Amino acid sequence: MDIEFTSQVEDAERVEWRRDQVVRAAVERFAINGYHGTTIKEIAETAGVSPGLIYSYVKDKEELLLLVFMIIFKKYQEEIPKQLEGLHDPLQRFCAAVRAYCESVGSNIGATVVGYQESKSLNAERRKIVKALELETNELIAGPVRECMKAGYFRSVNADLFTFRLVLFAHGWALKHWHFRDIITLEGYIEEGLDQFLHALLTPFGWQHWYSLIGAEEASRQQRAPKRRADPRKRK
Amino acid sequence: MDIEFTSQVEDAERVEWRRDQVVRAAVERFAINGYHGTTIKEIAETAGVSPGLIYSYVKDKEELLLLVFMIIFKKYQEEIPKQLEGLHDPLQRFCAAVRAYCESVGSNIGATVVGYQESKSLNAERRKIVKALELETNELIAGPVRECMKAGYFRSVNADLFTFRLVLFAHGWALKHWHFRDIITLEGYIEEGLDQFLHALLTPFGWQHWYSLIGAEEASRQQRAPKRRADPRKRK
DNA sequence: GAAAAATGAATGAACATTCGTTTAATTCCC
DNA sequence: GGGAATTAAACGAATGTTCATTCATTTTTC
Repeated sequence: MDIEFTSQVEDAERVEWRRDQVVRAAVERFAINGYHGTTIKEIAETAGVSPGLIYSYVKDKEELLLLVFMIIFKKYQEEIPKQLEGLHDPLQRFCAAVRAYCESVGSNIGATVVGYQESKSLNAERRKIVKALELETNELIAGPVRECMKAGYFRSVNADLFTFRLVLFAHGWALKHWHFRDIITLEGYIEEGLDQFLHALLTPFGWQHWYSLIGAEEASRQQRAPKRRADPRKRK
Repeated sequence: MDIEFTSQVEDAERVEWRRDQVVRAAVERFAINGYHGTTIKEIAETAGVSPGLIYSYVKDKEELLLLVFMIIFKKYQEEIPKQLEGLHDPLQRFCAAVRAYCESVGSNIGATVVGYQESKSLNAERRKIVKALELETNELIAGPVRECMKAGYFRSVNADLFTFRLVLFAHGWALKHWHFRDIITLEGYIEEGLDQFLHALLTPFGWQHWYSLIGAEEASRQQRAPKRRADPRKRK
């Protein structure tokens, strides 16, 4: 899904970095005081520009917020497929997708939190855009989940609901970052979560397959999950 | 934790129902357009009173928001202990606590969503109050979780983190209600979630205990129970 | 008929947005 | 190459609107 933004400035390259500069500042402020608690003047100061300049690159304040949403979704859409590249095993794809989603959240904590808290601040049309992007992104996770069920690795549960729980788990890192950053790393958070999700769904057959993956990898690293591209054997 | 609110009106009983009336209207509006997207005038209209009246019962708009938070926490603090009453078995207490938490969310969807989205709209001091209440409430869940670990029913994981996941799961019902109300009931949501959480944590000993509970209860009602136990092999 | 409640028009502060002006960059001409 | 002319960007003070809040007045209660 592509959305168009118009700008008073012609030079495409300039538009891009100015927008980036301004949106970055906006995220920074929004994350602290929320959308409504932040003035354009503050954003301008943070970005080191004048308030007027912002309106050369963005239609209104709300569009700035929409751009924050776009950042997050773009990251998902890029990172998850990239991490799945070359992986054919459903179980590996599942793990990789969840990790990629969480890592994306982890590198955009401010934006994720803003996204959670400010969807009501968008007008109806823009909310619709965001909702569509959200569902589109969910599919990146739901795909591997369904593959795992089809292969018999996961017992059969409501895939939509389960996907939603995975997504919420990922967002959780951002939502409670203030609480957890002191007691656990993102890696730890991911692996503990994955471990629990796997325990929740793996069938005996799934476990068998899982151990074959682990074994194939490296017994030395008898972690809970295979790190990256592990077993190249194709199943199916 | 008790917070006091002062009012220009003396009669305590009247104060209570007026506040209730106004806060109810506030939740209704906040849930649609958010805190900042809602005017006092709208709230007054929804409640069927004048804008001025609101200020006889509430210091300012923000206090109205704080009252919304109080509603949610009060519900948790009342419902969860009530549902745990008389239960001594850790596993039963765990399930009951999770169910009670979810049910509380279910009967206050609007307020829960508002709580999630508007914490940034409170000033620092009020945010602190809310944060404290949140941790206090989490303990109602964390308690049974720790009991289950101590009893050997749950394998040992980070209890704080796990509690947080349970809480997030409960909030999830409110956060994505628009999406899930059509495809699943709250009961279904709770039981599917519980089932997965149990699979994730129960030890072989825990499963044994679980089946003894189920058996002792009524075999007829076994859909709540997982069909198959997970692989008992210890990992890690 | 006093006191308590409730009203809603008036007030004033906050803030998004505009736009006339300034500054910088680029082009053109000799 | 340099200086004038043109165009593009950026600035930031001024504008107008939107509310939260107040309070003089009216209505209700006892």
